[in-house]
Amino acid sequence: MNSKEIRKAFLDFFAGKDHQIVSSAPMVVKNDPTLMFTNAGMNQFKDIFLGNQPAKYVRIADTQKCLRVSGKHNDLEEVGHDTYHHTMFEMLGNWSFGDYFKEDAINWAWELLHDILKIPADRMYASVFEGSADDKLECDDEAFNLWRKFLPADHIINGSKKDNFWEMGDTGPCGPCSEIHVDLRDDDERAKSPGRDHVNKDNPLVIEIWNLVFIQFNRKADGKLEELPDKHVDTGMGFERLCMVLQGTKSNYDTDVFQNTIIKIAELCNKKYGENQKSDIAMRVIADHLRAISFSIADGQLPSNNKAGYVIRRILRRAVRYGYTFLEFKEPFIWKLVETLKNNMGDAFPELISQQVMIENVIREEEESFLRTLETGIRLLDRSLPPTPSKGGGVLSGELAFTLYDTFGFPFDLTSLILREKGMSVDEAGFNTEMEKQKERSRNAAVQETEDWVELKKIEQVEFVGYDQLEVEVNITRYRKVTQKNKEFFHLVFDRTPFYGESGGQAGDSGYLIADGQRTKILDTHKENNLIIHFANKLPENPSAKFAAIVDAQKRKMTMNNHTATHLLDHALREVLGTHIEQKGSLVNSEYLRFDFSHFQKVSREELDKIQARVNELIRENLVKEENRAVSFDEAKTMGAIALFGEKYGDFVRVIKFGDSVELCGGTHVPATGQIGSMIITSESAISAGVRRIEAITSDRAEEFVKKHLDELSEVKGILNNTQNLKKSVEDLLAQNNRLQKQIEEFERKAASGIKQELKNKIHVINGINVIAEVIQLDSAQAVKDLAFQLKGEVDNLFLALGSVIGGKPSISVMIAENVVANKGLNAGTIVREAAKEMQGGGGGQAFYATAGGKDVSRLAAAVDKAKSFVK
RNA sequence: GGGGGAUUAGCUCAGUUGGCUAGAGCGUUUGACUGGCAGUCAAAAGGUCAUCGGUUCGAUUCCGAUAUUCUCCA
Repeated sequence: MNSKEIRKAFLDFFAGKDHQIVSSAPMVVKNDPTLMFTNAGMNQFKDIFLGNQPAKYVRIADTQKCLRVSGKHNDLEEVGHDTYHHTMFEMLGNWSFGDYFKEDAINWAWELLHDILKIPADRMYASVFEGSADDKLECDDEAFNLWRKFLPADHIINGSKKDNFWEMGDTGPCGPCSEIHVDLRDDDERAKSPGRDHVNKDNPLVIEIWNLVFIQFNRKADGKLEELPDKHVDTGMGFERLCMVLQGTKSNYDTDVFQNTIIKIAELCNKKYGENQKSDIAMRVIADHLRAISFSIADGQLPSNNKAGYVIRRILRRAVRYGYTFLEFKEPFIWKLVETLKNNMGDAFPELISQQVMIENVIREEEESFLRTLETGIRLLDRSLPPTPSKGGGVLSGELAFTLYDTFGFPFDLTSLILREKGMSVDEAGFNTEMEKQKERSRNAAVQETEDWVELKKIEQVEFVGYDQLEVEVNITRYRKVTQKNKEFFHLVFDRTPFYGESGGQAGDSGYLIADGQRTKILDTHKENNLIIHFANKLPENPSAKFAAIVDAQKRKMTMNNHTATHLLDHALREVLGTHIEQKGSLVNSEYLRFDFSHFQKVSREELDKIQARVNELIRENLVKEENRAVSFDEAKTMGAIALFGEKYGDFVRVIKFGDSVELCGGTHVPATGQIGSMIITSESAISAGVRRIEAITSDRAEEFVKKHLDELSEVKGILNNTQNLKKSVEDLLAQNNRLQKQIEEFERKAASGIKQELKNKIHVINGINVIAEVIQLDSAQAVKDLAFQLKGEVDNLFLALGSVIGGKPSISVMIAENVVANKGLNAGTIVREAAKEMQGGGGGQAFYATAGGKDVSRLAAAVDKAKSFVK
């Protein structure tokens, strides 16, 4: 079976067991502060497990794109070195939400693996939870007995809490789990030792392929377990591993999931896979990382310098690094592999097809930029090494290696590789110490203590009423205290709320609660999964009271103006630039709006003018908002809606329509576009390959902006006696200024040359040195300098000391011909410093030319005399 | 969110106890050589040293803030 058939077999099997097949959620997670990427199949159902949202179907199955870069078994730096770890992988899963439990889950797992996919029973092992004294839990006999129907007792293994008790986090839903392992070793190996001795022992050929989790408890912050009213099943089977088992290979990378890419890489670097351990690792790293990067970019997550974008950048750079070091790629190459990946996986994930060009461009740009970083790093490293390494090899300090890494992004392993080539080494322990310090700093800064929710009132789901109302009566349903950096504040959740929680690029609302005359300020509102969380710096005296919740209406109104303007801008962009425009990000708050979109060149001034004019036209048309809060996804598409990217959609979506602009959007909008007043584009810039950013302001801000500029203009006009043609007046003025400037220079030049002649006449010779020491009338440091250098060129054996008053302050310059410096041991720097003391100043410079300033103008002549006195 | 850097000519970058007439390479322009292309040589233009404030006789250089950007950690 090829991988496409395997995927299909899984989904078809569970569809046959009354499961609803749903599509994979985006790999990049929004609205969950604890998670940047989907790292398990259950992520998109988290709200159901947490009880924040009812389940739409009680049985679901899917394949989910996941990304893991850290965790107990998963360190990014290990990926590629073995044959079965990945950054991005597919997780096949089936779920029961309060429906079937252990029995069906185990029976079906067996049916699929053994009866349908024909994995031999003698190669399979199951593990069950052995119990835990800490948590007062017994062994999971139920699971054991279910497995006994299919497997002999010596193929069932008791697993510890570490392996067989699954927890979502420190707190939350959890329960025992049962893993299915497959022994893929050759028969002679299997004869030597039974497979059960290798389960969970990191043997690459005895692997876990499916984990069946039975969620039956909730872990509280104090560590205690509480039985859940509804029990759930959550399973996850590694797709790539399943392919390896069914295709009879010894490595995930030998399956058709990866081989096409690896063949392409081998072709590009002109090496064969399977001939050299180091280049094999590099090829695996690249084949793996290519998937992670491409899927992230397709999901709209571009590489950047923090958060999720930074993780993507790091993965990409790791791939480049391996290619650079072990496959001798010195030019961008990863982008060329996207085509192969698309051919391989585009069927199951069509976003790879529609986004191919985008993905290629972004990857190429990133590769180029990282190769530049490497070049800079190599230069810096070269410079910090001694020119000839001492015999027996020098050692580069860990601090220096860390600076290269931390500040300049130069990978540590490259540092040590380059040093090895030079017969040197690097202090790795020192490097690690520095790294620990850095981590410590970050941890301390990020530490946040979150207490348990205090639940006041049980509700099924929070109701958001802020589309229609800005003031409403609410109850607090739960609250918790959060402490960060010695500052404490509270998270409040209401039964219903007029406050918009930050999401979809729109900033959260602020405002206040009021009860019994007591006000509680709401500083900000965030959306966490399906909860709308209000941030307050104190808890109301009586949290159980009925509150009036009041949104800051002015701020909200400005935000709405900007949000609707964003839709109009999106629409205008498509009209003016073409329908290839796709949203890549958006920020809307009460101050301004920011819109990132795909477009492959700079938007010209003329195009911007057109776009802005079009938006303002739409504003003046006073288009009335047409809002539909429950449209099926398909219906919305036929309406021509633009799907805002990265949102997590239910089966029903909200559609916002202004004239021909139709978008899926959860944000708040003006009743009619006229309210926006006007929009002004304030900037257009590039944020990444193929992505441009437009920033704009609307309504009051736009008006202020125009007023400020008009005021400025009229002020300038006023200064120019209210000229009729401002542009010409300024041009004339500049031209005149230019002319005068030149005249002054000419004049100064003449004056200086006059002074120069005079000075030449005043030369007196002391011991063969031509000495000039005078106070002159020049008031520019530059002019004095020029004069001094000219005289040096024209008079041999010169000793020059010039006093002048510059900007009201006395200044002295000393110039000594180089040969005089050498022969007489004179130093202009020391002379000038001594001389400046006469006028309460100081100075310095080089041996042949130095300057000094002072405070006491009346002592200028004395200072010049002092300087002269050094000539003997 | 926290730490460390960077910002100097159109581009890539040098520039240390604070005073070096602020430089290099590439690019641009001009001239010479050649039958033309290309090239070689010569010369020139091009700088608010990111912005604002402070210390100082004097700041590209030191200090602080801001902006932009890179990088590492969370």
